[in-house]
Order: sequence, then C-alpha cells, then structure tokens
Amino acid sequence: MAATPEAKAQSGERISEAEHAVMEVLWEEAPLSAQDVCAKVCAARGWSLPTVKTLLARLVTKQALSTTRDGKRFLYSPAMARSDYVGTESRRLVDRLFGGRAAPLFAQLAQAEALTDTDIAEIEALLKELKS
Amino acid sequence: MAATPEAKAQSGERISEAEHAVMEVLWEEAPLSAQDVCAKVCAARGWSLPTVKTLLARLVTKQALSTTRDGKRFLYSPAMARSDYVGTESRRLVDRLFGGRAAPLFAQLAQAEALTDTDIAEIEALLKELKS
DNA sequence: CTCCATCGTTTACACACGTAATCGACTACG
DNA sequence: CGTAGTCGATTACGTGTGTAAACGATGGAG
Repeated sequence: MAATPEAKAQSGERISEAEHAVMEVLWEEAPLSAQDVCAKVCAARGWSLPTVKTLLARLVTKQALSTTRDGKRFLYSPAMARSDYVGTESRRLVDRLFGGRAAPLFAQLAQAEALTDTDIAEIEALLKELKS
Repeated sequence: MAATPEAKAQSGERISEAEHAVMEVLWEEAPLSAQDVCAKVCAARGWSLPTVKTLLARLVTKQALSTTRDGKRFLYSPAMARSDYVGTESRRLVDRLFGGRAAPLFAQLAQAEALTDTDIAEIEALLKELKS
C-alpha cells in the first residue's frame, strides 16, 4: 500500500492516555459531536461530559483533531491517521525497551505466552509475504 | 485493602520515562552509587547530580530499587527484573493499541519497514521453535 | 577534635494530566 | 420576544513528572 505523502508524525505534541481513548472513538467513527463521543466513552471510563469536552479541546490544540461547525456545535474528526499514531507509539516502545530491534520484542511476547495460535499463523503469513 | 498476596513481581507504582533511564543503568550494572549512576546518564540526558538523586529516591519509594549502606552513602540495586518491566510495558502497548493481539503489532512494524532482514530471520527461527 | 566534602533528604517550581464546575454566548421552543 | 437549555471556552485543582537548589548529617583529612 502506498504510503501517504505526509508520513511525518504530526507536531511533537504527545497524546496522553485519556486523550487517546477519545481518539479511538473518533477513529472508529467521525465526525462526532462532544455528546456523541461522551455517549461512547463516558460510561466505560466513568467520565462526565465536561471531561470529554476538555479532552476534545486539548486534542484540537494539539492538532490531533479538526472541527467543523454544525450550527451551534462542533463536529470533531481525527486530523491524524490512526496508523501514524500506532506506528510512532510502537516505534517508541521498541526503541526504548528493545534497542530499536523488533525481534527481541517478538521473543518477549513469545516467552510471555502472549501469542495465540492465530497470531502465529498470521505472522507466518506476513513473513511469507515479506519475503516475496 | 486486604493484603492480596501478590505473587506478581511489582506493585502498581508506575515508572516514568526519566526514572526508566535510571533503571536501565542499574539493570546493566549494580549496585551503584548515585554518582556512578550520574556518570552513566547525566551527560547523555543533560542532567545534574541532584536530578539523579531525586529519581533514585522516587524509585526507592516506588520499591523499584533497593539500597544497601556503604559507609556514608547508599548503593542502589534493581528490586524488579528488567524482563518483568519489559513484559508489562509490552503487554500494555499491545492491549492499548492492538486489542491485546500481537499479530497486528507485527503487521504494523512490517508495514513501517521497521523490520530488518536480521529481525525477519530471527522471528522465523522463533516461529519454528514455537511450533515444535 | 575540627572542618570540609559528600551523602541523603527536604523543599521548590513549572508544566502536563485527569477530572470537572462554571460562565458567557447562542439557539430553539414557546 | 423572552427564557431555558445547550455549546464551547475559561477557570480550577490535585497529582505526577522533570529538573534542581538548599539543608542537615556525617565520615574522613589534618
């Protein structure tokens, strides 16, 4: 698949844990209003609507979300691809804990028995593709 | 709270990024004095000795380090295994970003071209072992 | 014994984060 | 039109983190 031209991670602004939960909702479906987002996470995390509004505002500041007006309110959409976020986070972990090498991470997961049979099968398939 | 007999290595106390850098030094060699640790990280991170002392103290509080007296000063040693830390951090990432499944993480790394030929070879070898 | 170089400890302070109440503006119902 | 409800924006506040100076104890040099 062709890499998007702006493969660069958006500004250095880090996305926090709570903010990430909001991003996940919007990656799944967008655009959404603040209330829509709350309906999807407030129960699970025990948040109130004001909390979600704060997180949304911070994410807009960090340029992780963009907004469109819809009458009185805003609709929020991701301004960065989930794959970019996931990529930089994964890379960060691999760099920090495994000296930038992916194989030791894989070994770690294997040893921790965190690999299901399905995982193994899928990874095998991926390997085959990579070599072709 | 009842004293749940925690067979698990660590308590819930999270280790921050800066603290982790100190842990890495001590996982590599221990026991070390505060000055020894500083000699190994202060230059790289632009820290001063007081900063290292603070981090060491916080890690002792979090029970991530243990100390032995050596005359006037302390010698610090890890009180948790690096493999445990690495394991929980890896698990956390996989849970948070990939729904707890390892295969998508692998796919992500592959797509980001974060896999070297050596990585691929090693993972292949590991797979072979897992299946035997 | 005295004094100084070092320890660990205490205190400091700005910024990020989690969590939320409140406020001023605006819309929609009556 | 006015008023109630709803929106985003502003403000708040405790805790964690990064970074460090100041302080008090203490052991070793003279």
